[in-house]
Amino acid sequence: MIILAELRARFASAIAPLSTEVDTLTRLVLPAQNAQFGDYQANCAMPLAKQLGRPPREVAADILSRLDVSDLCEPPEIAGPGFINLKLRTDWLADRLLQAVGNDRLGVGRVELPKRVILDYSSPNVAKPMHVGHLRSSVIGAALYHLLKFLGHDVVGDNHIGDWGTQFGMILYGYKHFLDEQAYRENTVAELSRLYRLVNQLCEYHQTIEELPGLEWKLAETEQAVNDAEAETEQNEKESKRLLKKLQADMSTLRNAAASAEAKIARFEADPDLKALADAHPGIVVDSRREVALLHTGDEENRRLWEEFLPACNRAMQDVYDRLGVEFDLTLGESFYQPMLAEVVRDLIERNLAQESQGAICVFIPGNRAPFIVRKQDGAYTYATTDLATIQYRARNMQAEVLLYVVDKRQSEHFQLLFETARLWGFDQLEYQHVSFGTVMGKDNKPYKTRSGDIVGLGSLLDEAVSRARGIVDANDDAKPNGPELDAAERQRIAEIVGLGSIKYADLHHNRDSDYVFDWDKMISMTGDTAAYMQYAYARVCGIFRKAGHSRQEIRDLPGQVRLNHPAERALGLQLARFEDSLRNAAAEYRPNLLTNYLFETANAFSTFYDKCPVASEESLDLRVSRFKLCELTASTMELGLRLLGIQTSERM
RNA sequence: GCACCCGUAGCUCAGCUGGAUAGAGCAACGGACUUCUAAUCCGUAGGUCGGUGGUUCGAAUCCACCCGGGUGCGCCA
Repeated sequence: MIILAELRARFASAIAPLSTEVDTLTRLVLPAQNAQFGDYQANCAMPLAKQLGRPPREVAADILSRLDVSDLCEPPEIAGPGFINLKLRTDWLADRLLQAVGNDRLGVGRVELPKRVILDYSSPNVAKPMHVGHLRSSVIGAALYHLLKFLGHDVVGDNHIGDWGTQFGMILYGYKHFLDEQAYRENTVAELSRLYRLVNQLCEYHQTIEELPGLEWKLAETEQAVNDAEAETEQNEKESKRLLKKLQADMSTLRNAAASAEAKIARFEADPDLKALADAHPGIVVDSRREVALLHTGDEENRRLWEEFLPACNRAMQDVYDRLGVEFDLTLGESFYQPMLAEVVRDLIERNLAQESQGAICVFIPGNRAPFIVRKQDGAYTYATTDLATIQYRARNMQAEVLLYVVDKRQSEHFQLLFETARLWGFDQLEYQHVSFGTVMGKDNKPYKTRSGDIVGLGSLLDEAVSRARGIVDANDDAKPNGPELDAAERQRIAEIVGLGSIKYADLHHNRDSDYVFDWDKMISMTGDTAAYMQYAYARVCGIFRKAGHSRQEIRDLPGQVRLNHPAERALGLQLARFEDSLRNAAAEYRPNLLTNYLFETANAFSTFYDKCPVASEESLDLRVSRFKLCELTASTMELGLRLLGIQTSERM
């Protein structure tokens, strides 16, 4: 049921005779900010009054005289400077809730205009270990996938994996020089991953050594500049102070960079075996790059190895997805688009969109200084080229209407250029959206890493979540008034659900654009706004049914009405009735946190209800049935809402 | 130098296209388990929404400037 849209429609016809900007005005019909003002409020009388040059309260009265909401609302009231406060009729609300109980979509409709949406999420680099960043893209992407699909869109989930990039150069180099054959036979992926890390480490070492002198030179230069500027600061106050500050900031950045480069080198050289390897492979950076180039130009050996590596890598990736419950309809990686790249560049040139610049082929977008490079000097294509080919493919072969990219916000400039180029290229009928998200930070407010500075692997992250959740499940079950109810296997099953749910919920409940601090203690906590809280609310509802000896289906089928006399009942009922509004809001802006907020409020409303209103022990049959039905709708709403977020529930906890 | 983002309670964060007294969770304090799981509930305290100006009936929200923090601008993806 869509309450908001219904109210807006009613207001639209009331406002139409007074203004031409009906849409803008009806959008000012909103859920009440404060329960004391009712359930909904319309703020449209004030701006309309300005347009008409009449007193706002008089305009409000005018709107009310044309407004017909008597079937769903109590008589509206005008308050303050011209707010119109609306309170839903409790009998209307109760009737709607009764219809939602037992409806398999809980009364949620489908969108009027379904769109073909290609949702691009997760997109890890094959053969590189997955980390928290991939978690965000996967979790947010999966949530949007379920949500949009549930609302009736035609959604295709596509994992645009990086299976053609630089990391394969490193792996190929590693395979040719450092392979442990036995390890490769026993656990291919682990060995490839070791090779990647090893070569990457060696490359970074050489690169750091190479960069350090330049860094130090630049630092010395900046230090000198700071000294000079300090001497001059007294004259010419404002401008030179600004300059000085800037220089000091630069200096501090350079100092940190130089220090961390030195530390990196020292750490590396502390390991004599690594140092020996590095000395034995001085050209490793260039040589790894050549291995990729060979792969790209069709070298037989490298192509064969690539084909040998890939299945194992994909299987390892799939294990993580299975565990997370993340699914895709397609996995079309970068390699899939390789055959199309030459044609893409040729076409861009033919249409005068791309031109040569310093040997590279670039698209220059007016208003953007940075060129969008589609072919490098050395003739290699870039991810820009691949992304354009992907858009072309999705538009032509997949009938895409909406393209969503769930990708780190640091790539926003890339997407801006990409979308602009695609539009100029002729794909201007599509809707493009970079569904960006912020960085996962550690407690030190820097990107989340282990203490030694390594990226945290996804597998160990999930293991830790489950083991922490197990502690909570054990503690709770042990503390039950009538003794423990769960055996070890059941506890473990619940710990998986709570642990994985917690990690996903923590991610989803932040505004996706914000960076957020990864904090185990908050995520898997006994209290507060966590997955566990919602899962617990769900388990408590199920407990009521179980103890009363009713199945969910029996409760749906019970003859009877929904009553909302107690404030806690009405608050819960209103909250449940807003489910579809919340789904639509979340989908409209691709913001799962709007749905987590809703579910938290729902769990909250239920917990209050649970505290104040006996269900199974309620003496009045009429009331007991009503409360059973409210409980059933709560359970279904929580279950479905969480499921759309990719979070599971358990009937017992 | 260019571009983008952020600054809200002690901490972590919400705040939808400008709306009434700025909200949650944690932490603090005080209450509530003989009654459906206290992973809960009820209450108290805590904020010049970074600063200054402007736009207007009305600004955390829009605009300008300033202060402070971050990120991107590598022919890496």
